[in-house]
Amino acid sequence: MKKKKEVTIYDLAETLKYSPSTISRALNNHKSISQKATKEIQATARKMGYRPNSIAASLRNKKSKSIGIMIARINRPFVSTLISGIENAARKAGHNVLISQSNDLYANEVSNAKALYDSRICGLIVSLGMETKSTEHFKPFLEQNIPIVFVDRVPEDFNSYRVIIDNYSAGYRATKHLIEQGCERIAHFAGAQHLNVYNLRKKGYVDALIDHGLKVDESLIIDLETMGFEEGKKSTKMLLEMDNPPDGLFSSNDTAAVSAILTAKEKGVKVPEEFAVIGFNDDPIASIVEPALSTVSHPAMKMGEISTQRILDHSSRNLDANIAEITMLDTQIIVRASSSKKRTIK
Amino acid sequence: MKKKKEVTIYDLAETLKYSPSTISRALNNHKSISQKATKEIQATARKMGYRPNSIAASLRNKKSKSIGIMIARINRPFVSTLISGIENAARKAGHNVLISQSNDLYANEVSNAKALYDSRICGLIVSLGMETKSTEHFKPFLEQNIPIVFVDRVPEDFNSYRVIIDNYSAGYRATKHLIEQGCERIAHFAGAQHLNVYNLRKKGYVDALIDHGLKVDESLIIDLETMGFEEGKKSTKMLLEMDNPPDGLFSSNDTAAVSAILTAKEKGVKVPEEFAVIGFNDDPIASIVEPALSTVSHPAMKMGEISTQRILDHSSRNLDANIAEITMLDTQIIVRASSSKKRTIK
DNA sequence: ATTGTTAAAACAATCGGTTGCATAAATATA
DNA sequence: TATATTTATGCAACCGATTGTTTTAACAAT
Repeated sequence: MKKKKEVTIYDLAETLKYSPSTISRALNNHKSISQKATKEIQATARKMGYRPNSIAASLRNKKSKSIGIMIARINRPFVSTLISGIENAARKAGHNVLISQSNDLYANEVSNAKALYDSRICGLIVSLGMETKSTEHFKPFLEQNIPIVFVDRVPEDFNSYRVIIDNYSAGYRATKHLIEQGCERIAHFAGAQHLNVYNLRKKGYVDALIDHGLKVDESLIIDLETMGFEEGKKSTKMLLEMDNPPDGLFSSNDTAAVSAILTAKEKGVKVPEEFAVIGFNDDPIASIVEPALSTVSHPAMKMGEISTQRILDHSSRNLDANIAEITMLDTQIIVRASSSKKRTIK
Repeated sequence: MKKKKEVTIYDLAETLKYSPSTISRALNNHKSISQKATKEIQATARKMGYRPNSIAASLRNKKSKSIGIMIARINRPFVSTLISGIENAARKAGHNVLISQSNDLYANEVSNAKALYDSRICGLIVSLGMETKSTEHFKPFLEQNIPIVFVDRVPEDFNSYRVIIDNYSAGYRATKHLIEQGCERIAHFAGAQHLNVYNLRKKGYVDALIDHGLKVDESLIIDLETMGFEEGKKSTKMLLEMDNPPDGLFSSNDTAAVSAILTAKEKGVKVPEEFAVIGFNDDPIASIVEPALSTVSHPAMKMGEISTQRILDHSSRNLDANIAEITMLDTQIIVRASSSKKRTIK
């Protein structure tokens, strides 16, 4: 219970007969301190087991070296990989990473924003939750010139950094791929339409159909609420039991796509011959399901790294958080067996 | 670029003609402040947009309300679910969560420990990396009476909180399950043996064989280094090409188990009839592979919540971090098709 | 010897809450 | 009315590092 006393710059000052300010500067390799003193001070600091108190520094600087993250749920492949990328980049730069999850509840998102704000984070990385429609709770950050980077699921009415993929193009290309495989009635599992990622993928899907002379049939477009397994199953059943069932499906995530494959197989519908499927995300389950799921891959890790970089740059270059800078990354259509009607896949 | 000035207790003090100490106490609902004053102060604080500066409080209290996490990699199903549990519980108690990943490198683990220590976290939750054999770097925490909770992958020579599952029993029961299904030559994918989780599962496996009168054949026990997909594939090939191949496999994780199933199928070996497989973790891929993988499930979310609780209790009850308190949780054998030689599964 | 110039280090205020102790005011007791 | 007791508030030090502004010392130039 007796705690070992921490060594502070004052202890060093007393031991070495220097003032605390000299100690502080020496430890930070400030040029106005002589070589000799700097060396001596750093050596003694090491010997005495000095550990800088970053909290004290943060108080004085009015800013901590912590990057906050707000996401809906940590335990999803895309999100945890994103965080992994953020953490790697942040740690390398000597920054901490604070995480908070909203569990897709708007109220949590608001209170988490408050908590992170109060922690004086130096930047915030956000991927919006399902419920989020307002962005009021992010304003205090901008008022303090704390940079916000929205990743993947971004708001449309909020001016700040964005790191995204081209969802429209990805949706277009995924659909086009199915068309090229010979599909003529392609269904679509769309997510909540107030979220950019889902409405853009849908737009891409619609435009691809139109551009290739296919009819857009509203009854084949299903706005799933959660994009979960059970929901996917139910909707797939519904689709396959139609009088004129679809021969292809573009699902806006892999979970629902995989559930569609399994459901189709259960019903004796052949994938991909009678029902070709392509998903989105390239989750681990995509490679495991049989037939393996074609999908669109995100550079999740990279998105995390870039987001972090935006924040670090912002701080070091003293930029204005109110300017918008958008980074759009490439996606890749990954063709596997679930959509390969024509060619055989490696 | 002009930042809005933050409201401090001094601003409130001036506005309300109270001393800063009264303001501070009122905001914390201290009993020695009158009802009237407390109400008035809190109302004005809200009106003026006061936001507490938790860094200042941390400095004074010599402790932040942050819980540190050290794990090898965030983007693994078990780990991200664990973190999710930690975050939920911590947030509910008004604490922040700081994460750090070592990417399974010991050097990173050491430097991350330093960084978290310097952030004055109020507690640390750790799941060890593959490379970690020494625990020196955790000592500074105990010297400051900062509680450490080891989860899942725990060291054997370090006295502190532990939240674990009964790996021995789980390994024993998983193996016993295969035996009950009629397997007589059961192989085992064991992980790095200096880690408790892997060596205990192996012990359970060995003892189950012995207790049921089966021979322990060392050539059927393979210590995989990374327990990854490719490694699992290679080892499965090797096993199935033996003169006297195994008819069952207990893999210490799901990744290698799934890879074994796929490899067996590729080679025309029937699962489970000729080769029954059981894994460990209940990752999402386990339910997707065909035949679906039997496995052992961890209460990952709960482990996170309990770990957090240990830390909160420690702080609030002012306990001694040097005492060991072990929480052992139940695991569950989940029987699916990959091991069901006899009975049919729901 | 005097002044100017530069380098090195010290001084002191500051960041924003927290808390033991002192003091003042209000109420109770004798 | 005087004193004891309780209740409410203020004072001031403190947490540990940072930094603009002196101050001191050393050396060079005149």
